[in-house]
Formats: sequence, structure tokens, C-alpha cells
Amino acid sequence: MTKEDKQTEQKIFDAATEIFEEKGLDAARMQDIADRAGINKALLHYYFRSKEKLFTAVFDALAERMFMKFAGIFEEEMSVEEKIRYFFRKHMDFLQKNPRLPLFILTEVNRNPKLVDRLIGKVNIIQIKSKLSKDKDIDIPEELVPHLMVTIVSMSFFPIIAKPLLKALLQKTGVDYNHFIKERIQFAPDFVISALKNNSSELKTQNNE
Amino acid sequence: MTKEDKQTEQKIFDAATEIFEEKGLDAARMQDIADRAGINKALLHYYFRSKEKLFTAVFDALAERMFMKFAGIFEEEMSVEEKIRYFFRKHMDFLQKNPRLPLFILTEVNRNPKLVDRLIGKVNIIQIKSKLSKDKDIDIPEELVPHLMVTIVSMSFFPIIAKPLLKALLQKTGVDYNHFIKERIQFAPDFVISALKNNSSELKTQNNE
DNA sequence: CTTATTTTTAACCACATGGTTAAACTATAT
DNA sequence: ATATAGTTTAACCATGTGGTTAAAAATAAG
Repeated sequence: MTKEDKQTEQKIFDAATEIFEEKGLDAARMQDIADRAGINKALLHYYFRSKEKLFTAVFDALAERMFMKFAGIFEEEMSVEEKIRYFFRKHMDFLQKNPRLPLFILTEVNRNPKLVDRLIGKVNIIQIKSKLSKDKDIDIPEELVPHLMVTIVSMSFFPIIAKPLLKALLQKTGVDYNHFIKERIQFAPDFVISALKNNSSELKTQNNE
Repeated sequence: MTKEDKQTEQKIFDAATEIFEEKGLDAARMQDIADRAGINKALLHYYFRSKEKLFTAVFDALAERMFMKFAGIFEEEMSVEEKIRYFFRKHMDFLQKNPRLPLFILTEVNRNPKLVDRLIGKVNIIQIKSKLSKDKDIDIPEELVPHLMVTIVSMSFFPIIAKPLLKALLQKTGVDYNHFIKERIQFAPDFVISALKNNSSELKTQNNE
């Protein structure tokens, strides 16, 4: 026992975070969490009364990590172009360090829709939306902003979420996955800005029929 | 018992497909599958020897459904622009009818990387890649094709995968989710083509530092 | 009808699961 | 030192788990 030993509760919480992130609520075993934390199983119930309570605590912390970090980006004093480049850089960098996080959140939210409420309260999209559609260089129609945002987030999230599959497919064409991700931090904003700059006015949202 | 009763094996397989797709391998219970199939639990083991075997059979069928259906699209005799529009229409339409499929496959592949081998064999990316970079109207540099493909797939998959979250966020801005998806089938190809047409040559993949 | 063969069932098994309990250990204050 | 409160442990419990077995029911073959 060294002096800088983490407090028991924190050790449990960290172990639970790892296990839940890896396996999800259903597949995670209390025994595994106890083992990884290096303590007795009964201690889990001493600090967090039930598996559900422990999970909720972990989920909230991970959700915070995932959303709060980027909520502020679009409020900065930058042009749209700068914002987009800045977002991809920060977001993809973060995802590379937390590759299991997005799939974990998406899976758990699908399993239990009530978790959505714990997430969306933390994001002020309306503010982000209005900030994005006011730019001197690039004019983005208001009703197009949701599609733009979803596109940006898609391009950032997906290659991380689909890593095992994408890695195998890229290998077939002789491309290294990590190199691909590095490239993407530059490609993605270039691509989005290219689409916006030239004829964003031609991009419609009406379905024609 | 009506005459058109499905054979027992098929009933089991269908029930297993539903349960596995909903809950994943770990959380799926053999009893639940038996109940949904309307038969005894022992019958599951009579037709498919173990949970693992049953799962593998289901997974293979779902993987087939997910990948084979679209492998041929890029081999058709169409311009790149037509191919892109055609893909988004078919792919997103398919995903709307099978909304749980992508997250199921991604989750299971993450849980057990060996499953990747069961998937990638079915797709000939190299062929798709070469087909995409030869077009008279739009010139796409060879090394850019993977990024283009990942972008297209991202834009199609993500809004379906993130449905519960996206639905809640859109609601805050007064947009209906289903309407958003309909719009997206038009927006997505417009966006991609807009980015490509104007300055695809300026899109680089080199990282500058 | 009688005999094999294939399907289906109820009862069972060993083991893992989340959770509990009561006792032991530790630290702190009096 | 000793009572008090907080922390940790081993042993235990009810229930659920994937899987087995042996016998019954249905079907096909002679």
C-alpha cells in the first residue's frame, strides 16, 4: 500500500468505467469490476448500492466527457471555416484517445431511451445553430444547419466507431488505419468547406415529388 | 396451427435474429428466444447446438443482408454522380427498414474482432475503388477515394445509428426526425457532389507539418 | 398395425449472477 | 484504553444462466 493509493471509491469508479465502456451494462460483471479495482465484491455495494446506480454514475461522467467538451467550440470568435477546422482537430483527437466512448453511448442509449434525457440537457443546440448561420464569408441557410452539423459529426465519429471494420478494409488497399485518421483531420474540413463555399445556395432540403 | 406455419428451425432463426439484433449476444437470453419462437428452450439446442452457434448463424445472415446488397452498386454503368445519388437512396432506404442492424454489427465486431473476417471477405473494395476514380465529369484522385467512400457511408449510417439522440436534439429545434431523414436522402448526395465538382483537385490528403 | 426415426417436451444440473449479512478490521475521538 | 463510526471481508442466498437427459409424442417406413 503506497501513500498515493487512490481512494477506494475512486478505484471502483475507474474500474467500473473501464468495464462498462468495454462491455456495456448487460455484459459487465460486478465481479470483473471488483477484480479490476482490486477489492471485494461487497465493497461495490457498499459505495454504490446497486449495479444500476454504479452504471448511472459512470454513464453520467462519460456523457459529460463526450458532450460538454465540444459544446463551447461553436461559440468561439472564429469564422465558420475556422470553427469547422478547429472542431475536427479537437474532436477527432479526443475520439482517438477515447475510441470506445461513442459506441458505448450510442448502444446504451438505444438499449434504454431514458438515458437520452441525461444527455441532451447538456447541449444548447439552438444557440449553436444560430451561431453557425451567421458568417460573412459563407452563407448557410438556416434550415440547412442541422444537416451540416450532422454531416460534420458523422464524418468525425464514424471512422472511429467502425475502426475494426475500416482497418481491415483499408488494409486490403494497402492503407494504414492510423495514417488514414491523420489524413482525415485535414481532409474532412477541406471537404465540408469545399461543399459549402462553392454552391451552398444550390443545396436544397426540399424533397422533389 | 395453420398450414402455412413456418418450420420450427425457421421460427427459431427468426426469433433469434430479432432478439440478438435488439440486445446483442451477451444480453440475449436463450429463454427469450424460445419464448418468442413459441417453443421449448431445449429445441434451440436441438436445432442449433449452442448459443454461440445460433448467434454465428444469425450474424452471418445479417452481415450478408448488410453488405452484399450494396457491393454491386458501384459496378453499375452510371456516372459517379448517378452512383452517389443511387447509393444514398438505396442505402438509407434500407437502413430505415433495418435501423438496428448497423449498431448491432458494429457492437459485435468490437466485442469480438474475429467477426471481421466473416464480413470483409464479402466486399471487393479494390474493384469499387478503381471504378470510382475513373469518371469523365468528375476527376477523383486515387488516394482520395477511401476518404470519399468513408464520407459517403458515414453520412448515410450515422443519422440512423444515432436516431434516439438525434431525434431528441432535432425536436429542440422544431424539426421532425423522419422529415430530416427524407431531406437527407437529397441533401447528402448534393453535398458530396458539390464538394467534388468544384475543387476536388484542391482536396489534399497530405498532412502539413 | 408395427417398427424406426425425427421432433418436442418437462425436469433437471452445475455454475454464475447481483445482492445480503454479520462479523472483523481500522481509524478517530474521548 | 475504549467506545464509536467508518471500512473491508468471507460466507452465504435466491434466482437466472446455458446446457443436458430421458422419455413422450408425432411422423415416416416396413
